[in-house]
Amino acid sequence: MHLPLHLFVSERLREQIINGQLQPSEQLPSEHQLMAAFGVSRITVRRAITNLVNQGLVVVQQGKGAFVKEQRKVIHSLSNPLIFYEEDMARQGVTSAIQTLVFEPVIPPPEVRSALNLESTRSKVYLQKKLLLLNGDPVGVDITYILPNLGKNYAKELQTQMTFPVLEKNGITIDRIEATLECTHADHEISQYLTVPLGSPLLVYCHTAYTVGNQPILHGKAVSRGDRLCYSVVLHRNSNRGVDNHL
Amino acid sequence: MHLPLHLFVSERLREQIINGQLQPSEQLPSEHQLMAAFGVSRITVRRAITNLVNQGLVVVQQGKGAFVKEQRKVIHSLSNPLIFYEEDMARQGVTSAIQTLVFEPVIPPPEVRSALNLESTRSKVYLQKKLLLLNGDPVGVDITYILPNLGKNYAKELQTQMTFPVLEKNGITIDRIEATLECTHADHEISQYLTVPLGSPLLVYCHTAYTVGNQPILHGKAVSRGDRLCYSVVLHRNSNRGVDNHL
DNA sequence: TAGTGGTCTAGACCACGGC
DNA sequence: CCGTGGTCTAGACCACTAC
Repeated sequence: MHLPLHLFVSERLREQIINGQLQPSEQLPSEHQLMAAFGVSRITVRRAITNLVNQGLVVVQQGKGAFVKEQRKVIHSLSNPLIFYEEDMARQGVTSAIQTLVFEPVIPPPEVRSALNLESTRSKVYLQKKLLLLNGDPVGVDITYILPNLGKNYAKELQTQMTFPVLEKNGITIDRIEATLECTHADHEISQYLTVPLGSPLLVYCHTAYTVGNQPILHGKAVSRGDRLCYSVVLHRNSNRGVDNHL
Repeated sequence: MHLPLHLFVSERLREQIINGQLQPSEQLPSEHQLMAAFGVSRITVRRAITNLVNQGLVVVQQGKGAFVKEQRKVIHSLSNPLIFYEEDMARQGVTSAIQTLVFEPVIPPPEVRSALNLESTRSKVYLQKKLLLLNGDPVGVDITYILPNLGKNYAKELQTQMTFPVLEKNGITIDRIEATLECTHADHEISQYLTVPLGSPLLVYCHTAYTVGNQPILHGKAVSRGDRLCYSVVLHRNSNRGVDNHL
């Protein structure tokens, strides 16, 4: 079984990256050099580099070269999303910031309306789109729909701070969060936002938060760079048992 | 700002897929037809198709053509991983099965040793590698390390059934699971196992299970096709509070 | 046998980064 | 200015699927 040439080349380079012959942030040989080294055409070299980019091992910068990618992820704990977010990030040596792109009342799409238990198709909620920055880089986009009275009352704080701490500080207790975690590919639009190649893996965290009265108060979706973020969670036997029936 | 031709072509096709002009599992025009339709070279057409494949919108089959991809994910609930797995799948209209590839005692790598609180560098644990099949398709690979006495006692059951139900049935109670969820790219090896293109997004679920005595009994990593699986979880305020200090 | 996609080539021109 | 990667072309040959 013969490997295609482009795979042969990319696997060879991959080995060198994995075993440390090529260090993180080190520059790969130029396309011209690789053509000579492997005796293949430029298209084949470029295909090999693309393979490595698709595997998240290499980043290329026009005019500069191709470089071995640094691999370091920030852990976002789902078990204490309420208050300690900034502290969590600081502990990991990362400065976090949010940048609000949109904050306005809107008529929500149907799936949001049902998640929030809204009866009327005309009731508005606050829509907030924000960019999550870690060490200054955009690593995620968050789209949250929040009940109108909350959005109005805490508008100022919500636009500059993380959502849960703001609610918490104002005495609004979140009792339960139902969430899903999945991954997708970056489309052209989001690949621009997050400065990643088209098709890069993204983590999608979709959540609905409830107060003690089982009243949903917000529903949101966070889309983050899969190469920069990771979620952690602690699951308990007792606490999870009773809830399954609601699903 | 002019889009590159390949992006122009792939975005045009993308619109047709999103708005339903091209239905799921429908065949795209052939490369030859697209060359004529857009007046571009074959390489550019192929680059456009690659863009769509990278975005998970299209699959290609040599000798047959390119087809709009079906999008349906199975939800794996983390809040009841203990007993109801098969039932969960059945409820979603999916038949699930596991296929054990490896089941043998080994000396675990250091990170597993520390996760399982093993003192000696010589103590062995059972290593199980298994393939997760949904409707017959391989969608995930699971690698689990389990304490030796458990592996030995329940060897037969463990090789044909899901891990947690087996332990549960034998009176071993899991009190707590610490887990992380992240995503990666398929490398060449795993892209063969899961029949996905190189670089496809994969979900990685990494977990350590503890009994009531705070004793870790198994540590595992499940790598699954991001286009076929999704995790759900319910987070509770009270139950999560006390645990944060352990992290 | 005809049609599809998969690999590979040589070569032209453009765009960006840095000297 | 040069070296880097980015886009695009025309064309050859191979491999798989179907009839």
